[in-house]
Amino acid sequence: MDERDVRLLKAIAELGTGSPERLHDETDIPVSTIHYRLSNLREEGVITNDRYDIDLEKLGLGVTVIVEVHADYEGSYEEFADRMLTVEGVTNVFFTMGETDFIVIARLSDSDMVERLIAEFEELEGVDRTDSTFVIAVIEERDALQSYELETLLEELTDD
Amino acid sequence: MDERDVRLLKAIAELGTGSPERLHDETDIPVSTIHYRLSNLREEGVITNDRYDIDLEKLGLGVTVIVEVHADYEGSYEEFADRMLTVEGVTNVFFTMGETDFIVIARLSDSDMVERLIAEFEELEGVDRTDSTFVIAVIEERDALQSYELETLLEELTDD
DNA sequence: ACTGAAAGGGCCAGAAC
DNA sequence: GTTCTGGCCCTTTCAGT
Repeated sequence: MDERDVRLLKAIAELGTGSPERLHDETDIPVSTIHYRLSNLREEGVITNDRYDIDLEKLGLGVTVIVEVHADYEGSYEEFADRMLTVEGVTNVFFTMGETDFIVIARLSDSDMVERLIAEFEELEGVDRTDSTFVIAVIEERDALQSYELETLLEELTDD
Repeated sequence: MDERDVRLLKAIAELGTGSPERLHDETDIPVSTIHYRLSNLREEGVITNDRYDIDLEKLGLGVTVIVEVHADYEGSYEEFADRMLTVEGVTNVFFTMGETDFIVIARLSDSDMVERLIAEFEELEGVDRTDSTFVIAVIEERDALQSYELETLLEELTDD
């Protein structure tokens, strides 16, 4: 995993495409080299399928933390949530009913980054209290559509 | 959204590819029709990019629930987690430190399905207690790579 | 390991049903 | 709305660096 690999994977995430040509426009890496690199990343198992899903463990972002955020903020919850999104590593932000106000999921590289993340959260304006849960093992992460039987999907989603 | 659309989207999720030819093998829908359908789904905003990411709201799975599962099970946590994965709608299962044993995220179509989901969980062998949190708004769901600046990624992931 | 150039194949418009 | 077909362009390959 060197600079070019990282630039490529980042470009794929940002552009939402794996098209060698478009990636070339973004990164200035020659098209055939892009193909060569992606092919290697596939063999290493970093890229897992044609949709360019990433194995975060192999990439080096295998640490997952779930943070409950209790907040008391001015303005809308969207504005406040946007501020939380500036914290690097945060992938999901849910605005929830019940005791907690937000539930946040973050992907990090190591324990040092966990500390950094919590510190950044505590410093955010409007954050009252955070309650962090360390994830020992990510059992599964799959698409919503994968989690259903075809029959159930047909019942629930089709409007005849 | 009719049966063919659902079959297509399901096939994309299962195969991990958007290749019209492979989708034809799986669904028996003619290649050109697949192209026609996918093109429409893109315009409707159901498919959001070249990587076939799905807008769950537009698809009809816009309800998100987070379930904390307290468990007392025989055997390994993997075995127990696999049983939870049989519940339709469950997309993420995290095995966690601290008070709760598992944190589960599920995507559902409506409130009726939330009831059904909770009921199914309570009936699972080894489940002690569940604590469900209803998500009012999903603020953001993004790739881990998107959540980082390129510079940070280069620092954290490259092994020179 | 990287690249440029050539070739093969899937993708996409258009017309027809 | 669906299907078929041909031309085109992107992807992929591979030999050479």
